[in-house]
Amino acid sequence: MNGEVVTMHLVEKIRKGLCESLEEAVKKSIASGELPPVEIPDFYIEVPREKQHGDFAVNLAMMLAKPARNSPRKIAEILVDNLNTGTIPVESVEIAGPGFINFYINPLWVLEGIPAVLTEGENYGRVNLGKNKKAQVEFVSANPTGLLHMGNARGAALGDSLASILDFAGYEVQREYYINDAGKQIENFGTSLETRYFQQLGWNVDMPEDGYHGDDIIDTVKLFLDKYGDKYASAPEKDRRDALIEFALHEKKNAISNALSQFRVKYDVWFSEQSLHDEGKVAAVVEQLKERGCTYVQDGALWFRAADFGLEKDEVLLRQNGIPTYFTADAAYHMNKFQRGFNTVINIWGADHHGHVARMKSVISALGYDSEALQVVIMQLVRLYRGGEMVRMSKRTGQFITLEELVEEVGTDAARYFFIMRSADSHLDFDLDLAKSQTNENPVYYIQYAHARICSILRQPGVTEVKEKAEQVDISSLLYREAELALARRLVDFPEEISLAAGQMSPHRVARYLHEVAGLLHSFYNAYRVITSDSDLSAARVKLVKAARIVLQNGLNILGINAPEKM
RNA sequence: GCGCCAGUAGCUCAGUCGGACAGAGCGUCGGACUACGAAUCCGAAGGCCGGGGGUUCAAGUCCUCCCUGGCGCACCA
Repeated sequence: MNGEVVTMHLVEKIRKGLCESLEEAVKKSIASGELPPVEIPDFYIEVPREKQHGDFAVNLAMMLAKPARNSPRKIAEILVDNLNTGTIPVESVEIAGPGFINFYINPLWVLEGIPAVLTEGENYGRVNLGKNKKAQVEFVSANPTGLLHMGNARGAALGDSLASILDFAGYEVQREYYINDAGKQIENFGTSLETRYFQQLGWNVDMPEDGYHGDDIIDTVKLFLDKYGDKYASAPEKDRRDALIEFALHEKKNAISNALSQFRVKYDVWFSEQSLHDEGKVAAVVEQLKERGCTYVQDGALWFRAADFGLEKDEVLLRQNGIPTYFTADAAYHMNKFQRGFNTVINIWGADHHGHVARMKSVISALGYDSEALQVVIMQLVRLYRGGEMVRMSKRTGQFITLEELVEEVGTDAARYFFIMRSADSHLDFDLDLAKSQTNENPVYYIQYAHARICSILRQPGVTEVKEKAEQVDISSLLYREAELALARRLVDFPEEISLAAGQMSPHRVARYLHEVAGLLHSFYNAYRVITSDSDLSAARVKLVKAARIVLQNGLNILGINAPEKM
């Protein structure tokens, strides 16, 4: 939970200051007649890729070119003449290229951000983008009829990290798992369990073609036999199946929950689909849609007029036999989410469900809610590689790696990093050998090593006195070398990186950012010693690496990856 | 056929509201350990951003038409 007071961070402060100064400059220029009366366009202040283009650059003059009917460079000159940057330590301003205004800030400015890192500690990086609005992230939600696979694992890593990012960004976040414990697949599950039950009792029965063929349910049935023996063999079919289903669902849910907790994923809520049916919520959503005139009957089924909401075709709500479809239950589920007061509802879905997004949004609109409040992150599928060969994942051939096996084989840290380092909408090639390898080919250790390295420095003999001294030294008079400032520069970006990752719902941004911070730390480390004979300098550098450690720690924590003190 | 995602260095991928000379990791080649951890660092080579057309001061990014790969288009979930 984010209960801390979040202050404005350095980069944000400078951006805001420059922005206001520029707006003032436009107003002054208009007042003096140098510019015609124009509205201030929606310009932005960017950090140039090239260092030689300054610390911040502004495209305002180019955007004014057309409305002010003048050349961008001329407008830039006028603006610069009328510019007063006030308290911001601007060293120089230049007009460059097609009309950019580039700002050069005193190179030591970044050091002003370091004390905040140290005092905020584990809260450094928190921002108030969410303004305590309630957000829910629903992810994995795999059928409780089997074990979790690589695709689910990707969803778990993405969903959990995204939830942590949103929490850091100032949302009140809840993690939820939707248990599909109702409907036809559960009936099918019951039949499959019954078949395995009979087989275990030595009867000659065949598994239905569309049954659950996985070996895991054989184990489940064996557990059932341990508990109840053959007492259900002669029971009425319904009783037998119900008993098997209830037992198996409970067992599977626990297995899934355990695997996820090994993967460091913990849910706030496990939501049962069946409960929606039991409590009449599914029937209620059908009634609401009827009342709103969004339904009609055809061929004995009840349809939702999805086409009225821009979709290609309508959707069945109640089948000919009167049983609601999955879509109807899901509509009820989403309505329930909004009724629970969430302002933002995020679902992490596999690419094979993307067709469901528009349907869900349409029914949300039909029910009178804002469909924009539903955000769906679609993740592309995972391809598994082992020994340079693609491993075809299929339950039938047994080429199926479960989340538990993945954790066992490559470990949670590496697995999570590999899932998070790519954007969700890119196919993921998961190289098991690479994830396992403890070499420099493996990017996970690069970041963890940076953290361990800092810890190692802070463990050095004599560092205690340096740390005490660090309370007093003024780093801005001691740190000025390129590698020092480059590291500090990136550290003060952390809050903004959190905002961006939250806004774009992109955990991979955090992974890449941390990799960069680790790189800057390593470069600094190789260029200069932290502990030197100069105690003031040592103290200042201890402060810098401590700040780096905080950023690495917080970032890794968000991604659910350990920050080891030794490796 | 229609829709969604992807196509960027040898490989795997970033690229913010359209901005300046297109970035990283790995791999390749050449260097750096008698002081804090070499799982590291420094340097080099490597590009028709899938292709054509368009929009504009400016396009990897926006529009359009193609090509390739993945995934959808059920009274399944």
